[in-house]
Amino acid sequence: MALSHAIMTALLDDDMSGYELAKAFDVSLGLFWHASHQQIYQELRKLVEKGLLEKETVPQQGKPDKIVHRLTGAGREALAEWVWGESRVQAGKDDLWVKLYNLSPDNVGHLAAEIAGRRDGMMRRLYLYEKIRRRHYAEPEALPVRRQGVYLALLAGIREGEQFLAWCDEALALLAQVESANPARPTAPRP
Amino acid sequence: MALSHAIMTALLDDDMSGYELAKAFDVSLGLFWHASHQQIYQELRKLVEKGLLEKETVPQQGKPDKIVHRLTGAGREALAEWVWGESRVQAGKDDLWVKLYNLSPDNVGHLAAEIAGRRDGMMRRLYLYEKIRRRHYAEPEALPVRRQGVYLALLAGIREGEQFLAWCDEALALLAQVESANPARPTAPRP
DNA sequence: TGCCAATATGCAACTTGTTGCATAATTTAA
DNA sequence: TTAAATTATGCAACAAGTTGCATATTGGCA
Repeated sequence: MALSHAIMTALLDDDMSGYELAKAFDVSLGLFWHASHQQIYQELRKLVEKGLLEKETVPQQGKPDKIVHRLTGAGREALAEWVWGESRVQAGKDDLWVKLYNLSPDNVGHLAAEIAGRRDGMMRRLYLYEKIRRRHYAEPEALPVRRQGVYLALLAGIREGEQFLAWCDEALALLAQVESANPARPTAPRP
Repeated sequence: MALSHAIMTALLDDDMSGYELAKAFDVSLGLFWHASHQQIYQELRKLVEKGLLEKETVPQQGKPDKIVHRLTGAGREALAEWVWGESRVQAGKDDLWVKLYNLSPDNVGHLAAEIAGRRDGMMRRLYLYEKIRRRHYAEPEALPVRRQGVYLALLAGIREGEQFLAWCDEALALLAQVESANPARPTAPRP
């Protein structure tokens, strides 16, 4: 399982609490590997049990205490070792592709709307990516080695997003044609 | 859950046994939604229980009997209805991105090799996609509506694959630079 | 003062997906 | 003729991931 390794990776630079990890995941590694806070808390517990992390309760003012987790030497070693293993790709699962297999004059409008929505969401994500890129990765070749790896992941996200936008436009064009050529039968329009 | 809907979608045109579904998944919908044969058998049982599929044992010569599954009217309705619901995207989970966050002079060679391997695999997949495209989707606008949807999914796969190849090349170029600029410390080379 | 939001952690039940094994018939190759 | 591969289905145990809830502290707003 790699969630544990994603968490350890996130802890390479900064010690964090579960709550902070969950937040960080939303804007960094989490763009490539999503996890809910429940999953993160469970995983943190297991990692502490295995001695790969150690935890420390840190009192805060104006907020409840937090439990900060730090990579141990064993954790760092295990992570470095893991990199050498075989990667597993878990293809993304997206209803949209399955739905497209069900395209019909009835639902072409709905599917076009869904794709338009996706396009919108991807625009926002790309905007975030570009902001990060400009701020932190303007000159990738001048970065320390590890940061160059992060840059490559970011670049993959950007490229994939741009490609997706282009596909959305193509798809919407074709669906518009389909729609005008095949008027939906007048069934009750769905909510 | 959408595996059930992926299965029903695969059964739109042809009645199939679990074994045949597992095979079909490897070369069609399964490129967008992978499932092991165990999952498929379990899901088929549930769908039959719900009355969305019906099964029939078909004796064969030279082979064991097979249990063919067919969409019922209720199944078709449920599927058409599902298309109108909200889509869930489950982002792909790929160790590679997490590993890139761990790039170091030690492992840059290993990661470059992994990326080269991925590039290779994607080439093969694109070759398959293109074969399908030429054979069945040469003139997309002349196809029946539902097939145009399938075409759009295929197109997304092709575009994504081409983008990935380009990224691999960029990444390999940058990693080669990193490697020559930062010779790995002479630790024992891994298997 | 009472309510909501943010911070912070966690349990319990459930669904989904994986791994490893078991079974059984028939064809093909050594 | 024995062994291996293919076709075909399935169980059981486990790991991973989701959903819904529970709890507690503090700050800000009305």
